[in-house]
Amino acid sequence: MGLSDRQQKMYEFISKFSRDKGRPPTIREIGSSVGISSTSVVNYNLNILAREGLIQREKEVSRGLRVVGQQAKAFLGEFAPVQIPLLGKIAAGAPIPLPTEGMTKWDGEMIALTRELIPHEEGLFALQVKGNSMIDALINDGDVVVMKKQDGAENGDMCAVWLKDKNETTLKRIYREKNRVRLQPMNPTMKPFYADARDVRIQGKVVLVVRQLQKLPA
Amino acid sequence: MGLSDRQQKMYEFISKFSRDKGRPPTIREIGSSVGISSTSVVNYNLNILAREGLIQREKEVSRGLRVVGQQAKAFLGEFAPVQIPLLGKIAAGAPIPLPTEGMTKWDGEMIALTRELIPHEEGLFALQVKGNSMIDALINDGDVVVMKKQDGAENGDMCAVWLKDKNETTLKRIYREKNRVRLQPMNPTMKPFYADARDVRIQGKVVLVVRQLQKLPA
DNA sequence: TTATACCACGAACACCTGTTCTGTGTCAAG
DNA sequence: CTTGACACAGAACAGGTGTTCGTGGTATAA
Repeated sequence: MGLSDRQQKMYEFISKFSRDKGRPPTIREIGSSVGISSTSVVNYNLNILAREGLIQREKEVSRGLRVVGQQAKAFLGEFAPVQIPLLGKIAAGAPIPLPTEGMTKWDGEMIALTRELIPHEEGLFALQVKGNSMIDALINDGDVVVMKKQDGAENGDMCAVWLKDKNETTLKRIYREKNRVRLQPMNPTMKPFYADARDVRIQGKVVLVVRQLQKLPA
Repeated sequence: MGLSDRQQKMYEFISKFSRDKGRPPTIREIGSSVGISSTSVVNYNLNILAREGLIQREKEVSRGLRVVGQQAKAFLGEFAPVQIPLLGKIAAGAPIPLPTEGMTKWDGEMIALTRELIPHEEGLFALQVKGNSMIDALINDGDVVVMKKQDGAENGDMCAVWLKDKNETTLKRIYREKNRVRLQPMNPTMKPFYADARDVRIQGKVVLVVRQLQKLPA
């Protein structure tokens, strides 16, 4: 069901007004902006906009309406940041902290990222890298690594792997080759490393790396 | 001038209410939330909040107030990401595109980041790195670099510098030493590089690096 | 003590605001 | 033509809402 010209104007006005003034308009403000003298007509069309899902109304409350729908999604969906638990620090030689199975809520530190980068937070967690041991993965001291928890990996995925025999964790691109695994450093100028398939355990896939060089003043 | 306990409660309530409901509260709604029976007392304290610059008031308008100021940014910042213009690609051997002086609006691509990472967008712009030429700065093909436009730099800042004699742009930590400049690669295992102070022109300071290894499905 | 801010309370008022009701005109289906 | 749905206008009303006024308590300085 399409919107009439008037309803579209109303919707645009409500959106713009709310954005500019920081509060929704009153019925009469809407009316005078689109050239409607009667409040009942505005009310009538507002109900239609609400029925179409473009706005939400709250009964008997002044300015009790808000824009939803596509534009709201752009605001609340695309713009509402994803919160990802920052589980701790990692360093070579230490196993990385993984989210436990029954963990539903993390009351520790969180990092916020836009949905443009991370559409949803399912199975994701973040770690802050300590030390220079991951330089060959182009990851520096202080970098934050966002990972997705998973056991397996596709060829070429950048993964956190636990090397049983060496007792250390590294971040490498992973390639299965027969019964061995090729671990390719992120840095293309560096040589790959080979390991027995039974000695590598994939802990998760690296999804995003954030390096904050400057804490900007507010 | 500090805020009284009551005023702080009021401010927090206004912020939360506005965020949750999509509209500012009325004087009476504020009053009942913080336990003030008289509207005049709320009005009185609202004027103080306005005087302190924490909120803006509009006279004789229902719900005519809105949160502003630095603290408001921290509150709204959780939901309102910073939009930074993605000016283009950079590669070694090419000058990087800089924001022009008169540029007020950029209608090209933008990247969104949370205010947790970037408090405000002033003077900031982003570039996507093309090729492997910045490997020694721990920056890979496809990485997005957020920079702050500026001519000078503090010692140790990670900067984009234009080397006149070599005709190329690099990202290095910069240290002034008498009449020469030490350009230190981000990678601590690599040797620094020295240049004549007259040959280096600082284009901007690197603030943030984002590497997206996986485009996650929505 | 008095004076003066500051902070608070309650009441009253005028206007704002959403709701509802009656009425009018148009247009297509019956 | 009649009917009904739809879109609109105007008026009236009850309650919401910002503002203002008078009052009083409490601290601090003169």
